[in-house]
Amino acid sequence: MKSKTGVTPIDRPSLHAQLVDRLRELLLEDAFPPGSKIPEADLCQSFAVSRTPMREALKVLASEGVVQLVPNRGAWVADIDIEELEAGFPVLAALEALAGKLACARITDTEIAKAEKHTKAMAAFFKSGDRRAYFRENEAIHRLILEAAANPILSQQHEALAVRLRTGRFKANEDQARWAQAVEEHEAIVSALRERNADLLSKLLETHIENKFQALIRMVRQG
Amino acid sequence: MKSKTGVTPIDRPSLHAQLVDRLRELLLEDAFPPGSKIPEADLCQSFAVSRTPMREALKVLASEGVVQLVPNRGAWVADIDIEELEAGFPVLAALEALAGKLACARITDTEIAKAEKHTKAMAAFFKSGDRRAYFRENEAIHRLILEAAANPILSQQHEALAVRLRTGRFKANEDQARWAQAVEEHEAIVSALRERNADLLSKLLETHIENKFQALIRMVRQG
DNA sequence: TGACTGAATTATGAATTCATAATTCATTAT
DNA sequence: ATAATGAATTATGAATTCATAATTCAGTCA
Repeated sequence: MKSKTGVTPIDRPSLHAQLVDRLRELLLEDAFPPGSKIPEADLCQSFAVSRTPMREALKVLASEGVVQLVPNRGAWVADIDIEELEAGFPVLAALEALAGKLACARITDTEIAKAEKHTKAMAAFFKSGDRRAYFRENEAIHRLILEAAANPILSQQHEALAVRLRTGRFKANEDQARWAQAVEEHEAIVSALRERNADLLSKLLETHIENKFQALIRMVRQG
Repeated sequence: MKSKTGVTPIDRPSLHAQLVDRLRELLLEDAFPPGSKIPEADLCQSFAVSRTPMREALKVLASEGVVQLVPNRGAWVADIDIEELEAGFPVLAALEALAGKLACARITDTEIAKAEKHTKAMAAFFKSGDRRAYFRENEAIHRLILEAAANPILSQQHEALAVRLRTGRFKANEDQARWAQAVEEHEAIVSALRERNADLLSKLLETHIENKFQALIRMVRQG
């Protein structure tokens, strides 16, 4: 805390910044199906803003790869195909592996304890079959590792890519076998974290992502 | 070629897309020093556009991290500090390592021949002391590996990060010892590429980037 | 002389307007 | 009935306008 009073500046985000966040969430929730047109005018109405900030926001999202802008024909929800998944997952795996390596060097005992708590919760939600809750814990643990890595640029790149790959379509649909495997993998991950074994954790995270990708491909191929 | 006639659509990029590219180049060339204010009005004049596309472009560049937008106070050239370099380089190294691994699996003999040509040219420019020409060959070889990896998402993430880290300030300033070392490293890199030794190439690229970073830090610390 | 106040100026964020491009739809000709 | 044409409608890209926030600067007072 810098100032003596502890008073922080009033947060005054610009419209376009807020729109970027809200739109990204909307798109991740599949409010508009991938490949469909984004109804700019309707959105302006819904958010009660004019076209200027909305279009600024769409351009930022386009640079992130979440939407696609076709000149003179508007904005479309970027459609992820298998090729894009195939390209994206190795990159995601490399970033997570790096996060694991860095995290080992800096993670505190408190954070490790938290990771263990999340892992236990995951196992519990797996047993009770609560996919949504499991998914939340899963995200929490990966976020924890990213945060422990304490590398803002890594976090940012990871976030950008994860957002791009994680459309609702591919969200929480793993078959039972894969789900069980994922739980096991997480046990191993948290154990490597506890031992602060950077090389092992790095490797585990990489194969974890790789396996998730393989499972996803199977799902997509089957429909 | 899809159509029988071979006629391709007329390229009609929007103003903001062109501005993004031109501004990024300007900023990389240190047309405005890091940390300085970006004179929006002047730029509009220079490019003969109105504020709307210019501001759209600045917002895209802000999401890339090249400029910083302060609400109600305009756009500033993002200043890279040592912490950011420290955070960015491991990520860059991981991405290059992945690129090397993927490239080994797909690179053609023709591409390898090109890589060898670039490496020879680099050595020659090193001997003649032509830093600028050396730098170009260096970029060409790294680009070649990225392209051989044939992973558009990897290319995109790499590009975004490289742009962010490579301000003119840190551009072509290596001391003689580091320069000689870099030339050697490149010989090893192209040799691993020739043998399509994925693990070795991956490792070599990682340490190559790591060494470059160390040299940079030394330069910055000295001034 | 130097620090404070507040008016004038300038810059910024956002809405609106305008020109042009794309799309839709009715009309016509086959 | 169907395809082609062109007018009407709608959407998009970009410029302009407008309200508000920030900055500058002259004037005032200690």
